[in-house]
Amino acid sequence: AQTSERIAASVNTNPVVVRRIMGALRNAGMVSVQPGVGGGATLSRDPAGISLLDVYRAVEDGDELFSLPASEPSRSCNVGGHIRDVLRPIFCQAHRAMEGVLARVSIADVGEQVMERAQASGCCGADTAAVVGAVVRERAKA
Amino acid sequence: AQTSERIAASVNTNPVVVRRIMGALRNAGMVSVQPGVGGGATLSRDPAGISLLDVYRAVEDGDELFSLPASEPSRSCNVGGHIRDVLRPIFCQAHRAMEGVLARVSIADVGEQVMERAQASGCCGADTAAVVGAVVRERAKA
DNA sequence: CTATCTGTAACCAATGCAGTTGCGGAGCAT
DNA sequence: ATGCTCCGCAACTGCATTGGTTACAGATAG
Repeated sequence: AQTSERIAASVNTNPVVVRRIMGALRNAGMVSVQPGVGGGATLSRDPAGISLLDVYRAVEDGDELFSLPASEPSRSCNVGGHIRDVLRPIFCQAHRAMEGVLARVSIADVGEQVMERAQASGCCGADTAAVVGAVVRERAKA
Repeated sequence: AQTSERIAASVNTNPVVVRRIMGALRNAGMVSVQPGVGGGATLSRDPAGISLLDVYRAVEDGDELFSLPASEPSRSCNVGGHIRDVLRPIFCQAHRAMEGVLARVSIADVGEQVMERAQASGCCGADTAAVVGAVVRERAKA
């Protein structure tokens, strides 16, 4: 069980930010959180059964990788009127391709690789998921 | 040759925004732009030889799909200290998977599909590229 | 009952981006 | 040459997003 404060220190951020992420992970049923003394977050499922895609999906805002302009383009132009319908399936496919890669890596895999690099074995797998969530959350641009 | 004003009207945006995108496309050697009366943008290469990936790369800011926290995480925690090195190659792979899909679709393909949907055939392929650039540029979140 | 931790709301500051305006310059037409 | 059209670029604005921070209520163990 790791407290939000410890995890926050690990990635140089604020405990509240970590708690926000943990909330999403908790809603997705990946971690269970305990208030009170000695509380904190723990993985509630087998880390081998949680993929990066699961974390990604739990943490993302639910919007598309590429956003088509919401505003209805002009009907006067043939291109503007149909381009979105043409592009959307292509973008969806690209998005799924990316998710496919994420789906093939589990939290256990990540934890294992981290352990290889760190000679010490002091860290349990629980915070690995948390940190992964925090890092994934750090989305960039497009 | 399409003027920035016409293209802007087609996607409900501002001419200057279109010109900014055109500048990127021009730097990448995909379109040539003519000032003056009857000027505008034209594809300078075969649309079948320009992929969505080319447009995407020309237009994007050059940053990663997933951004790892720039700040050096704590060395005190084994996870925080190594998580980035573990995650980076995975994210790169995911990014490339997405780009792979984009690479398989050409401007000519999307132009063709647009024409299928629009009964009319009045639009040339030039603005197709422009609109694609504009739309791709509309990146959302992650 | 107290100390510890989470959950959540509210707020602030920084950031980024589309949109806009205002030039200067380039090319075509007359 | 003159004027019209159109791009290039710089500067500014306004809006939205987001991480960080503070504050406080609720839950839990000792």
